[in-house]
Amino acid sequence: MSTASAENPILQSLNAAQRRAVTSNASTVAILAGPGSGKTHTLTSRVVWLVQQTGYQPSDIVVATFTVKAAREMKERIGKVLGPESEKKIVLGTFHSIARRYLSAYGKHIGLDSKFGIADDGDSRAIIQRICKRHDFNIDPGYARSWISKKKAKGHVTDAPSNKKQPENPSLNECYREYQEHLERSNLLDYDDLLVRCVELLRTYPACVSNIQAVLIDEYQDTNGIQYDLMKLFGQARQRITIVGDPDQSIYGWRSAEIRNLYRLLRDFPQTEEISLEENYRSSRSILDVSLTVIQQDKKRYQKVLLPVHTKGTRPVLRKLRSSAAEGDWIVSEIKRAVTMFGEMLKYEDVAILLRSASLSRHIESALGKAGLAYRMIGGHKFYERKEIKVLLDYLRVVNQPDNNDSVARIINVPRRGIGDTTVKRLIEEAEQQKMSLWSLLRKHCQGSRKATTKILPKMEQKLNAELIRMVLNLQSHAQQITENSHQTLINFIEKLLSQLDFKQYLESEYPEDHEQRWQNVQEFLSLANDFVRDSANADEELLPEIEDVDQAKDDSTLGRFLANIALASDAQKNDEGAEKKSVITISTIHAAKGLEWPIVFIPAVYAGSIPHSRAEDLDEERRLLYVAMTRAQVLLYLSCPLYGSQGMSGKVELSPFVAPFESTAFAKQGTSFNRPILEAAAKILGRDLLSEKAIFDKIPPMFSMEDNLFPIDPIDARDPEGLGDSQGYRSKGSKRQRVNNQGYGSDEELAEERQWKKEYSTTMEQASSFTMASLPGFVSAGTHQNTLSAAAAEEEKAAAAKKAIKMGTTRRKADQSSLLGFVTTTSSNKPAAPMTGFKGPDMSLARYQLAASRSAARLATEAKAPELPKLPAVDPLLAKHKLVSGNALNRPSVIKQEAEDGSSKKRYHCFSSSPPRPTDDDAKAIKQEQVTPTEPTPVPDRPATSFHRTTFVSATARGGVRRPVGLGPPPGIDRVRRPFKPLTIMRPAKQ
DNA sequence: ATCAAAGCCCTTTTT
DNA sequence: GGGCTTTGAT
Repeated sequence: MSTASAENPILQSLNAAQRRAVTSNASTVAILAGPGSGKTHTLTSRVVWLVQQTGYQPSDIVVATFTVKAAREMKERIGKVLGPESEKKIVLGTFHSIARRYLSAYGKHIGLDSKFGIADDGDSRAIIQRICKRHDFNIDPGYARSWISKKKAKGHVTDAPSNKKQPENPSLNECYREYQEHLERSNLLDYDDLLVRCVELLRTYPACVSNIQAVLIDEYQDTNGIQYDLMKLFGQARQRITIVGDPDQSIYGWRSAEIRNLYRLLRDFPQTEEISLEENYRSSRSILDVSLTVIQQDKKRYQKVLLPVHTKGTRPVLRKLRSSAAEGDWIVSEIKRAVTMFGEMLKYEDVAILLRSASLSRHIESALGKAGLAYRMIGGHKFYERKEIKVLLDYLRVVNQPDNNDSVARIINVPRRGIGDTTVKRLIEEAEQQKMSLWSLLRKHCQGSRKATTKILPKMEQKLNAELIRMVLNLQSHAQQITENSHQTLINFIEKLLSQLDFKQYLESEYPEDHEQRWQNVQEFLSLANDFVRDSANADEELLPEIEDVDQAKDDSTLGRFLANIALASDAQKNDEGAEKKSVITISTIHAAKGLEWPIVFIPAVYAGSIPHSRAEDLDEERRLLYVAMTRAQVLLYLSCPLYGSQGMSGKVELSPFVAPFESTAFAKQGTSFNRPILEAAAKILGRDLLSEKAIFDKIPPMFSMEDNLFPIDPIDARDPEGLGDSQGYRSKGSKRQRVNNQGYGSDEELAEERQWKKEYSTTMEQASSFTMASLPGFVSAGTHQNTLSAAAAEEEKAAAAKKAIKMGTTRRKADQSSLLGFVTTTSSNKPAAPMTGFKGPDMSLARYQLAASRSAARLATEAKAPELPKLPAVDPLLAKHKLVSGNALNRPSVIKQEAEDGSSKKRYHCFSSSPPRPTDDDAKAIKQEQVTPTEPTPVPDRPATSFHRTTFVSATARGGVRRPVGLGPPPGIDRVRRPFKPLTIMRPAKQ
């Protein structure tokens, strides 16, 4: 076996530690792995290994992940190696979706109606709110909700001597009870219930998991108590469990994730083999170093080794801007600068902007909108939460489950039927008082069999209700005919709903402003439904394996599964196969970015109150959050911070305490100069090809500012020390630029676009790109030069000491030492971790570069006469003309790279990368289209659903870039109470 | 008394 | 966008 395994192609893409993890024969394996160490790759490979080498049936393996995205990705990766048949059979998904599958198949064993629906957040909140109001409980409904959730998520914790403390408001318990009762009456499970009930199922009826050979858990540090129980129960037959996690990336404590679960695992399974993955293949060394200095401020964390395999790269930047608006503009300018200066090596899709909270996106979105750059938003407001979509969903839910009071309540008056809020509220109260559903109350009332005590104005209402009721009944009978074998019916069904509601017209009258956009969203919804039908038809992923003597229910309706799928998918995900990939910038919350990577990462709003968030309870978790965000970056990392709130917000913004101590030592004050060595280093890290200097240079537009010099480095200036002056102060007004001929940009069309782009450029960056020395290509202002030089000198000085300090900051131990105890260092090295060493100053190639640049500038200057151009939406000519040099879109580090050259098969294991998809061939058209008309409709049937947020995008541009002048300035007070730390010292329990 | 629209506040993170 | 209150219309 060992010889066979040595040749196994799976293993070739693994380093020693990863290989040990993949091939371990131990029944319980705990893999501890820092960011970028190939966690998911390792877990995926282990699944493959278990199937191919150990001979487990795919259907006997359970893989649980934390997010939908991670599940999807892992599925894809496994499918690539094992083939679609096995991919389908493996029970793989988020904890919640797996639990849902088991409950719908076996729920009857615990007395659960298998047609249960899922109560989403809004439902839960509405129910609890009503309960609180009804009883005049003196509780904040939000608090009650999270209290209940926490209670459920805890699971069967046996370690704590759980003293029956009841210091809480007793009404909480009452609220809990009633809430639960209500859910039950409506046959709903909330998110936590899915897990709770599944635990109950697996406990009372272990037979349904008697086939399970192996259980694998991703992102283990984010599991909570109930998920731990679930994990054990899934594995109860053979107790073969593999977990992968990183305590430093635990960012879901607020959702009751317990780092302690790691400890629990070791206690419950003393034979666990521990393996740590220590090489980081993702990021440049300086990014890693800075990230470590941040995370090492937490003296109580598990210390662990993280070895960079890449070169130093460029120093991360911490940039201060005057306002958040300036911050957005600066980000745009840096994105353009990087994309341009890297030639064609980096594209917009290589850029991510990561935010602590989704609401911070406003300024970013408007800056991008102003610049005409397309983006997509992950996290934050969701597609399914848009009003027009939510209404449709509620209709579907009512058809599927008429007893869902909340859904009924939301649709009663939605095409206006003259029934106001107060009436609806009364009706729902009456129904709940009578312990009957709102729906049956309405039906009875309309049939006249039982008069509602709430008065409903006789004529209008009764008639309209009959209309509503008849429609729903009609749809219900239609819904029953929806089956798997006829693809179209779900679509037809929704279309029928749309026409019966006269939905298009409804939107037109209700939203005269943006009904087109909303109708567009409806079309997208249809296309999502289409995707769902297609996917579930050819991959019956829902089906659990048949187990002898165990029967499962299969009466799951298509509609029901569709709705469940939506409830469990945090957002509409694009599901395009082979469709043109779009080169767009990604904006994401940090939480949603976990597990992903991008060559360029921006982290705006790094101020106290944003991160750490002013309402955060656990400061360490906030720090870990920043760490997670920083470690997403591969080559360029930018943090930034606005110094003033945009609306006379009192006071200055404080830089986040997580970075303030190293502000000057660890970070560069402004974006790097992209000289040749820097570009080459980046190319090496990414494993991509770099254009020649000349090729890059030839494409740099005239007047392009090659340095990060369009915004003051220190935005506090003497004239306006408070920064309260004009919000546009960073721009010089009305400086007219001279224009330059467009040389060689092909067709007229492209020419036009090029102009637009140029024009746009001048709006964003007018200040310094007017004719000043500083901005002329080829000239470096004295100040800049001075900065570079002195920085370089300082670096040099520090370098030696830094090196040493880094060495000491990490625990010394052999790379393949496996004990978890290795993570517990005895002490915290008291000195703030090592200062970073950045790139060493200017060198010959920079000089050459600059010489070339200045020559060209001179040439251009003589040609410069063209008049100012009209203002139009922008497109980047580089992108429009884009051609990828080679097909090398794979960007795994060189370590893994060699063996894939066998060329025989397209299955290259090293493409197990979590970076966003990247077009592999020239796709200029698609890109262009995306840039120019991001909102352009495409015919429904073919168009893959995307999560591109059209509405947001459009509103950002349509109103001249600013949606609302809301400042993202600092929230008022930052009064955080330090919560007691979790006992982080991990000690292996003494073996009995 | 009820409904509807308009103006005001606030907005952590996600299954 | 949602929740809240105020104001005007029915």
